[in-house]
Amino acid sequence: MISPGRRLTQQDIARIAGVSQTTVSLVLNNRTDAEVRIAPETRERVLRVIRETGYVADPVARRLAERRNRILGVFTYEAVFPTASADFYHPFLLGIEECAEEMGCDLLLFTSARAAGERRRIFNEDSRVRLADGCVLLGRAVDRDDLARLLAEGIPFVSIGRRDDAGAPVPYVGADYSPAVRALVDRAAGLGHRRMAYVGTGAGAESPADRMRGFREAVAAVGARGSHVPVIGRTPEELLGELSAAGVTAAFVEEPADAVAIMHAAGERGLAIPGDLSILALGAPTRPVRVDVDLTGFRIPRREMGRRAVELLAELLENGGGTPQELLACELVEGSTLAPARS
Amino acid sequence: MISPGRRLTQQDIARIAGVSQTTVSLVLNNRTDAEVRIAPETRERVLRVIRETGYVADPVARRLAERRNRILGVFTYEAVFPTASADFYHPFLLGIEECAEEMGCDLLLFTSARAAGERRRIFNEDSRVRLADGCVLLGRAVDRDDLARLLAEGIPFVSIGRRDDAGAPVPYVGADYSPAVRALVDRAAGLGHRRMAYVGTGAGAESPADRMRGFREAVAAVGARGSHVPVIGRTPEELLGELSAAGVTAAFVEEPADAVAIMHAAGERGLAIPGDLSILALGAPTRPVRVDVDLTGFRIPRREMGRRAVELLAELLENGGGTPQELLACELVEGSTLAPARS
DNA sequence: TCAAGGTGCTAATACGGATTATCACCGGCG
DNA sequence: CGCCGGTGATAATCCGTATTAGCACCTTGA
Repeated sequence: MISPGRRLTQQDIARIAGVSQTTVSLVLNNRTDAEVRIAPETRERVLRVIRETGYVADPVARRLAERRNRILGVFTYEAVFPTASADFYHPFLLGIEECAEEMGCDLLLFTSARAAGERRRIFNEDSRVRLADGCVLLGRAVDRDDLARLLAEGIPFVSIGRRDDAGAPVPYVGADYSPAVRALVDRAAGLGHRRMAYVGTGAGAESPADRMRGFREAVAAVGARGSHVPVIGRTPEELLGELSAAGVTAAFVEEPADAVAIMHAAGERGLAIPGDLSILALGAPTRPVRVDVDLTGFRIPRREMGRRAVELLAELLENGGGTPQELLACELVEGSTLAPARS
Repeated sequence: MISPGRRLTQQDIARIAGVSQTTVSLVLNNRTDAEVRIAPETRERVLRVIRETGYVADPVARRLAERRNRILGVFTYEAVFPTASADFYHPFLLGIEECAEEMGCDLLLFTSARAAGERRRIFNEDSRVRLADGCVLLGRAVDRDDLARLLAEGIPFVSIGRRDDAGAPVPYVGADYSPAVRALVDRAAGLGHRRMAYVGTGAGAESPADRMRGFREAVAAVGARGSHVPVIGRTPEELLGELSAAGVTAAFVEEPADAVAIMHAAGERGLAIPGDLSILALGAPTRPVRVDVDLTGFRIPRREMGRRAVELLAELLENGGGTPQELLACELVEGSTLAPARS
């Protein structure tokens, strides 16, 4: 059947079929241009040899010559299959894989990208980003130098998550947080809430900033009072205390894990949720938590974002130009943690 | 900074530094053999240009020339990031990724491998397996023709899960099911159980066969009576009925999802688990289930298997020869579904 | 003064496939 | 007979890097 030693090349096929390597390549790529003519019988003979030997073109050589290889890179700043954030990344990857599969592309996970320190970097000593035709970036905190360099080097990529800090427009697919948060605030206002708080960082990366912006705008629009309760370095009990002290009746919590923690704290203090305090969760947990209640909030369309990123990347590779930027709508989730405000 | 148009090549670096492409390559690869000599100042000059331009070698060309590229393929017969079997595959992938990361390898997921029909095949019309240095196979039902062809073509690979049906020895890392099942049977026998049953297919692939073998041997060794209750096309209620009718006091269930279903059926019938019937689970769920009890059974060392597969693959790539075959021990899990037999 | 030996670098080539330019051949027509 | 156009194939080149063989230059020693 197949010689176990060296693998077959077009040259071998050519020799067996009694033609030139060029002819094999032409037949293989099914070239039928006016410029290129292969006699049907020759074509058939070559195809037969290919079939009999089971020859397949070396994708590497192909890539070198063709300058494309139908490989899409996936770069994540954290490990792709971690135990901790698995639940958060999984839907994105699911969408990415689905779409890549439909397009007949393979996925290259840049697991080798660990630099000297702890964190992964896209451009480490021997960066391998260029192995892929283009790549999808995943991870909430994308290094801005990496981003700038990707742009500068003209590497086709699409970021999952909005980015704006690279000194030039970045192609992305993001979640449209602002309107989603606004919708939640509107709903709370409709239920009589007048004192609301944004619990979370509200800054640092684009996504918290977007949520915070949506919150501020909406609170202003409905004429309610909105405060900001930072979480860094505070215990759930302290957060809860702060909320109570400020007379807040609806807390918009950036991170569901924090929302859950606050709810537990409330339970221990004898506070009813949502009777005494409504809790709105702004997204999906990025830390592992056991969520045993139906949090009212919204769903980040993670799977769709993954799919769309790959689609946009494909378009980028096909047509070249442009900087696609899209925000996908978040779907509101009716939970059980929002109730009318105490009168 | 960097010209956005074409990417830099060693030729460009050479031109800028006023040396030959060869020299750039030598400097880049830090060659300091006796055969190769570069003046320190020349080396420094080249390195400076590389630093200033941010040049990185094209991994594709490198692979073509070097015949290796530090890419490990991962082939799965099912989608890698599915919702359904995610929980089953995840630990394997976690181990694979960890190990690849440590070795500085990237992971290529063959998502494009969908053939005409439904199922994935390794060798489809334009197989891309050869892009990677070698590959890891994942999935319970590996196509035996694919396996044979991998062997015939001399493609380095390691299967996760024992395989024996390819007409030649297959390199694998498997779970050592037989002794694990034997240990459970011994334990049940020690608690007075005399009528036991193996609930599952017990055949089809290697892993159920191994479990079944362990069961039969152990039952014979302890002088108990063991029967086989096939599950295909039967409801949990029917299975339970069959077990009761046969006077079975300890059921060894291949698939934890089935174990859970049987327990629910028992609950509805008023049977106590493990009071009236002990349930032993032989592995991890391959179907999504909500497991709300601590099943007595064993843990398949999935993460370790993933790691080990990559390690063995690396050795295979390094040294060439050999057909590594390893079985990793399963750890017994003390649960709450095994109790002394009713007297 | 000239071979010997060492030093520093480069030309040429391989890797496998895609593409461009060209070539040999044959029949028909002036 | 000789030119032309169409047909079927191929030689040559390119993609970007690694490696091998070897060349030019300089010292040193006899």
